[in-house]
Amino acid sequence: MENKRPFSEAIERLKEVGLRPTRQRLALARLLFDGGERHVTAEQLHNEALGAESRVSLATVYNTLNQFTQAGLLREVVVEPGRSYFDTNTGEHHHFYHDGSGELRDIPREAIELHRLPAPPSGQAIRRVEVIIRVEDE
Amino acid sequence: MENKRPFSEAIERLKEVGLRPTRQRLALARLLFDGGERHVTAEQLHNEALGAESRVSLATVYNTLNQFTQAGLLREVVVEPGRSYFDTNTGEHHHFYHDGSGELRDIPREAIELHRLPAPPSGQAIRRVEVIIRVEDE
DNA sequence: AAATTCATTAGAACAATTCTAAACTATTGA
DNA sequence: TCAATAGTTTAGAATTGTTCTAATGAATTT
Repeated sequence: MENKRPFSEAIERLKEVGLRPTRQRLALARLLFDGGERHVTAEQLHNEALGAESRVSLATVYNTLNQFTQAGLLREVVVEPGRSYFDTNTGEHHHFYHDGSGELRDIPREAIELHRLPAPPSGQAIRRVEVIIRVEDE
Repeated sequence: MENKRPFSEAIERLKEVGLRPTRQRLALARLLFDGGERHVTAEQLHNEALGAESRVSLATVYNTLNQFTQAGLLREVVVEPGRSYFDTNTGEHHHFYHDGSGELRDIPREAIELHRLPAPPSGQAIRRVEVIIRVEDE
């Protein structure tokens, strides 16, 4: 079978970016990367980790999320002060954000056509274009 | 002369939205609205207020900025965790953001053409579309 | 296997933001 | 006009989100 066990897959991803597969990192990596795309806050992930097997401090969750982000395994999305999400989808794409519930939802890159982007101030280059569509209940 | 003194203008704007022109609010309103468009953090505005005449606590600066935002006098722009700006330009427009320096720069609405916006999840309506172009030094 | 070096963890510290009780201002009734 | 009352505003204290750093643990060299 080509199908790798999730466990080994998480290890693989960590090794690829040069992060040692420690107990804590591995537990978080499995929660994040096994089973589809996710948007999580540090707090949420921490609770999940506690709910499962692993004794991990919230600080370690933050550290790990930041390392993963820096390594390109995650992308951080800031939607309001004191609420940032980590998105397992690292490709170019956009988001719906619902203020009331805090729900964040992906929009594929092709779903929005951006024309006529303005040139950045001289000496600067565009790193990424982020669109957030803020929605509310009708 | 048609030209109102900045002082009365700030009072006017406060009255229009039903906020009493208290000493603190007035001082902050003048700093914000006299003389062109601005992007400020709460911290920055607090320092400016201290530098001028007014004894205002940082908490009051936050309260006031939130009230102004709710009243439609300001718009909040969140660019990274722990860094949100208040923008005196409340019309629809977009932003360049430079990570290194924290500089935020307006992009007029017409400078970006957005085609084919996806429909929001049913039961929800689009409240605002925000584009942030993240730039870095070349 | 012991010693040394480098990486990782999480408690403690810090910073941004909000909450609430106290202070102030306006309004009402005498 | 002046108290009494009701409503509003303010800012110190508390809370929450995030980062820092000293202690711990793992890997490597001899």
